[in-house]
Amino acid sequence: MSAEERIKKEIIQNFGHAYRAFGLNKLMGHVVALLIFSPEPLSLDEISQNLERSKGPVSQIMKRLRDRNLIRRVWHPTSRKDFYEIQPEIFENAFRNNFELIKSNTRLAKQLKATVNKEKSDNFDTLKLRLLEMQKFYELTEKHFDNFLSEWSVEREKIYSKSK
Amino acid sequence: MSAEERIKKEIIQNFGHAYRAFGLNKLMGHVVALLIFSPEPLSLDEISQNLERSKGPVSQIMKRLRDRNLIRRVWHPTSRKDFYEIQPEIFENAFRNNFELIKSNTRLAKQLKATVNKEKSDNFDTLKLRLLEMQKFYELTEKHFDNFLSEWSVEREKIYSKSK
DNA sequence: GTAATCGTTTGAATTTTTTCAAACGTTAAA
DNA sequence: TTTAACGTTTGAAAAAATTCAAACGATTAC
Repeated sequence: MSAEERIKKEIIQNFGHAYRAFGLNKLMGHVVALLIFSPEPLSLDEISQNLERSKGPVSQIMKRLRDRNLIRRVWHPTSRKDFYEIQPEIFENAFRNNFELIKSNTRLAKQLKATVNKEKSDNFDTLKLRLLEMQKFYELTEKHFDNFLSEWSVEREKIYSKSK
Repeated sequence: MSAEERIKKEIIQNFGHAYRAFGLNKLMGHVVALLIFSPEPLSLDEISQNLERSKGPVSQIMKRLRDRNLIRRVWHPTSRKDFYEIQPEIFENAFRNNFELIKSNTRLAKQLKATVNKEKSDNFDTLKLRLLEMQKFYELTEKHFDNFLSEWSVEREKIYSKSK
């Protein structure tokens, strides 16, 4: 096996683990790594072949990746096949996906707090305070996420303008 | 079922889903919610009983939660049992756990970039740039995480000093 | 209009994760 | 020293997620 192939395999494996750690499907990570690695868009067949999976699950994974804005479809004028490539803003988009989870936690905390506050019972004192803390925590998180994203767009621009 | 119990059940379910979305065991979320809800520390038996699980899996989950600094053990002078309560800094600690994942991604990007840069081949141009982007992205993330955590400790102090 | 080439869907098979009950070991009481 | 009360470990059972091969439907080529 060539050095290239070794590195490629390693990256693919690593991405699989990383995706897994974040609660996503390992195969999603593999596909993302493969596409990051590839200078050209790849077809469904090429991807299945490369990762040694059948078309079925790969097709499903491609849908999930598209839903998350991590990849996108492109078309060759000469071919009837779909081709896929990485979304240029993949890291930012992955981050946004997690951001959505954070936001849903904020909403959850607020909603729970509202429900609990309606109750007369004193038993909820500990909980009320905790839910307030939770809400504040996630609100602060959201603020910093926003800051991060605007700073990142500047940073990213720098990387790619240099490389031209 | 009383209003209290209803709310409690709902919170427990919600936490289960949230934990799941982040790639953790649902039962971990349930235990955390139960302990957040509880004004008093709970024993292993009480937790198993409350969540209708046997001691075995709960014992294992408690270990995982302790490893992640989300709960802690306390002892009653009068009882031989272990009791558990939420770590006061649970949100911060959960955040730190994710932070560790981010850091491992930074390390991964750096390491991959180093490996790839050693290669003479031109085939890696796309990949090199991507890995640079990835490294920068995660470095910026780390910076903002740090900012967040220091700001949060101030914010949290405010919440709990007010409540006294 | 028919055949060929796609991507997607589906139900079954496999693999992995979760869960349990029982056995085990340890500590404290009797 | 024995017994009782714990928490943890373990191997098997149950549940859930992943994966596949085949069927399907839609679109393009002939």
